[in-house]
Amino acid sequence: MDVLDPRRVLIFRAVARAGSISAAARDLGWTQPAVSQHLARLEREVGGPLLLRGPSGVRPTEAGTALLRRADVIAAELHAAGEELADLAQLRGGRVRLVAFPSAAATLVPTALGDLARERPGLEVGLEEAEPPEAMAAVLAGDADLALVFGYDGPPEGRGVLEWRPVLEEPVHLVLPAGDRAVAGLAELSDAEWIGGCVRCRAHLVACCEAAGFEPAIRHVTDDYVVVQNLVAAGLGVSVLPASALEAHRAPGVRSVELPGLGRRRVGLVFRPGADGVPATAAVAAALAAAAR
Amino acid sequence: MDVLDPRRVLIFRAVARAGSISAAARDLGWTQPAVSQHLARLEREVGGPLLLRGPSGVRPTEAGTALLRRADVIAAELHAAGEELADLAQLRGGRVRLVAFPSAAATLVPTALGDLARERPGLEVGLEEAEPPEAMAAVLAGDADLALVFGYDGPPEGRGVLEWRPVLEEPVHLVLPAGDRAVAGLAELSDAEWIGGCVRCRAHLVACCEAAGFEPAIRHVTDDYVVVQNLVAAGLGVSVLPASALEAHRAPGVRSVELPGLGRRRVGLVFRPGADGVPATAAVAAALAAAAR
DNA sequence: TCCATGACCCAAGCATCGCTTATGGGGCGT
DNA sequence: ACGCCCCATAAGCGATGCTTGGGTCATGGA
Repeated sequence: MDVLDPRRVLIFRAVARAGSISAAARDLGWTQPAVSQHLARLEREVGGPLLLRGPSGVRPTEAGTALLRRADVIAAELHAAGEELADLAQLRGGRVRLVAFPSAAATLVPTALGDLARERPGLEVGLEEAEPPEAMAAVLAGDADLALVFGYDGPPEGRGVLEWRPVLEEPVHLVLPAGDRAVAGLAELSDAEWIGGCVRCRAHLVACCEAAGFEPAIRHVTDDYVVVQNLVAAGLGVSVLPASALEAHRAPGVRSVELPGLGRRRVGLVFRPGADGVPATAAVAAALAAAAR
Repeated sequence: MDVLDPRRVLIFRAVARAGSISAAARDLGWTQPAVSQHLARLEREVGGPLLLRGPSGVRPTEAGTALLRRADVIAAELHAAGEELADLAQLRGGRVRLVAFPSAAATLVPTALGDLARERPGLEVGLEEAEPPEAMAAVLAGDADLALVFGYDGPPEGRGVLEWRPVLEEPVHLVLPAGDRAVAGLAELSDAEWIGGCVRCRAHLVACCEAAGFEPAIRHVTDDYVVVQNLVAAGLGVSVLPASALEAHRAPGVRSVELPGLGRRRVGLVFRPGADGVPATAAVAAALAAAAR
């Protein structure tokens, strides 16, 4: 005997509880011989009878009562698992670990999670802030389920295998003090002093300026878009910010202008392949996509 | 979805524990697609992925870890059930409730149970004394597994369905004071005073005497064969006793003679149909049969 | 760069498992 | 004595489920 077939154990339980093979067969929607055969086979594997057949039903032997106790546990556990999984599938429960870059965490994420909390009270979403590379690493390592990241030219190239789902694409604006003269092209600012953002943002700024024929003089560096705007308003330099950062906060004393030469920023989600099949993760992704438009 | 198929749950567990579908397939002695198909079907029933497939194996989702916990309980319970039933099948455990009539309980049963306790230390046998009708009723009611009973002409007729297994057949002896004259037939004792045993024994005595042409005068009644012999030795009457009662105890001052007219007593076991398939019960039955010869 | 390896999935074939139908025995009630 | 309700067995056939033989993708070494 290899090991007990759990299906037969449950069939045995149905018989023991129903009190007769025929009654169990009716309960199971089968015919009587089907149940009888399963039982006979189980008893052969076990090495002795589990039920004594009487004229009016069956009565468990000592082995039968022992097995019945175990079978009850198994059935209960199986039922509980079904409930638990149904809860997860129907979004009555579940936990999603979301990582997002700071400006998204300030704008897009709160509205999305607000909607979600209202519609799916059982769903827990844990938010952590991180820049795209760290965010993707967290997903890859299994420390997060979903990462909201951005890239300036196409999706951010990730080591390893992660799926990408675009959420939002936006222009990058030039940010100037409110009183400055009109600017038509990036080249006009070759002598300006610049305020740089995060590492990748600075790299993009440098690339755009080089395409326009100069190397920008970066004096100040901050990845906080409120600080950027305040520095610009104070006349300490010019900068670039994606449209959503300007929507989230607009300091008095700054002016923004969309320049094609600054390219566009693509925001999207990355996750482990197949994770979009997980209901909870899919729901969070959908809520973020909905909040983006 | 009806309910989770426990087999698939265990297959899922094998995969989660092995860390990859292929490894689980090797463990199970199957090919990889077989396991893959089971898993896919389980996930379809569950309504979402349980494992995220990566390039080097799988990693459980939230639903997967939830199911894994349940699956571990199920597997443990199944394994424990297997052990438990194997113990019962191989007589390392088990309990048998035996009912026996008094004179057997005094002779045959102790030797049988002694042998059994030596050979099968795990086997517990509970003994209770009862006259055949009560003993059979106990078996029928499920209060006992095995009854050692006797009948004077064939097996005792039992209401209900019980199986009969003969154990021993013995002559019934006439019991006389040691000094009495020789007796060749029952009819010579038509004027004697009689000592009667249990209800059924008295009925048998009366039937035998009637066949010999007289009705016995029963003066004393006891179902204790030691008391019977002492009364006979004291000259207070004559009696009949089965051979085994005389083997168990022989009072000085009594003489016994085998008379064909007294018939024979049949000792045997009764049990619920199929109960002889239960290893523990069969072992007790076998030990009793062995002790009888 | 290219191949070898190991993971997984998909499609198709076929054997086996397992359910059904059909039949028969046995006990119990009317 | 008949009918009903237990159960077991045998035979047949359909569906489940395992295998074989493809193919994709990512990783690691030559």
